[in-house]
Amino acid sequence: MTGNSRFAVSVHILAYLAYRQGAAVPSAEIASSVDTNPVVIRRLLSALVKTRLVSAQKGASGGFSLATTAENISLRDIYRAVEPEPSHGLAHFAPNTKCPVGAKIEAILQATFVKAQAAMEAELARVSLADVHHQLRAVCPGKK
Amino acid sequence: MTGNSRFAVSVHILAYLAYRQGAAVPSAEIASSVDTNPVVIRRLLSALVKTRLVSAQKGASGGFSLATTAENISLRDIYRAVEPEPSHGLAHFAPNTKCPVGAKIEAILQATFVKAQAAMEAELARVSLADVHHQLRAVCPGKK
DNA sequence: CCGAAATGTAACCAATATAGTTCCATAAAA
DNA sequence: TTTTATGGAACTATATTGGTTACATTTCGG
Repeated sequence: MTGNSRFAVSVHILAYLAYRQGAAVPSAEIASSVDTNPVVIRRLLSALVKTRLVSAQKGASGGFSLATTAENISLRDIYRAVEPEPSHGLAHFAPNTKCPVGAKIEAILQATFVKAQAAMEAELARVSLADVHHQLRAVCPGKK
Repeated sequence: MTGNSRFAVSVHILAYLAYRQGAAVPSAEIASSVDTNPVVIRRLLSALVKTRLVSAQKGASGGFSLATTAENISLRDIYRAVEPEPSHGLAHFAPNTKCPVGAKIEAILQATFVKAQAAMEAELARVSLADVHHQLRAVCPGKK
């Protein structure tokens, strides 16, 4: 169970909401598509609602729907909504500051990691949920 | 203890070897700089030796040293040597293939993740161990 | 040639994260 | 008022990571 699948599942969730065209979709239906437990879905949706990518409607005939158009949502938005702050492996990294190398390596690494992370996120920013949606439609065009 | 620090520690290890200028450095000395157990260091060095970034010498007065110049080692080389194959969170991701969305989302995500990963590694490729070494020397120039 | 010092691994433990699950309070539509 | 849904707490199982001990093997140095 290594590496988290939060981001992958979250993209799946939003792609599903786009596919359902604004209907109020209950978490159980999404969970069926993702093949997991509705609570897992709601946990992720909680973060997506907080960042205003999704709106939630409680009560009977309630559910979730996109809060904006698929064009306005990038994969980077989704990534940032559901991924914890990247530690770059520095969380567990506490070198001996009495050693000249240990004293300064952390700051040097930090700067490099931030740049590498930014490059990755820039690539995610280039892909919108609409792009994902279009690729889905290209594969199964007959669906509602 | 989340997120692994293998990469950060490995860069530290190689920076330390560069700092020690070709001497045979025992794992215990490196462990002192990183402030961890020598076995942890040897585990990482095992991968670095296998990828020919480092050479090992057994026996008394043995130790580890760079197998090539610091200019010839990029942070991406180190990253690839010690990080497992990136799963992009797809390891745990097995959607319902009977759903039109679930059936195709995985392939779409995979392509995007590969591009994002490549962008990150390209950034790492731009930094050499020599760059790290020079930054260290700039901070503490008087050291051996 | 013998002992000290080192690598190379296996085995195990503790801490942590993730995903899955059960349960229940709350809210809202029908 | 009943049904259906979100929201969230609490618990469990599993995997990974880093740390640790232990030990076999190798090799230098006296």
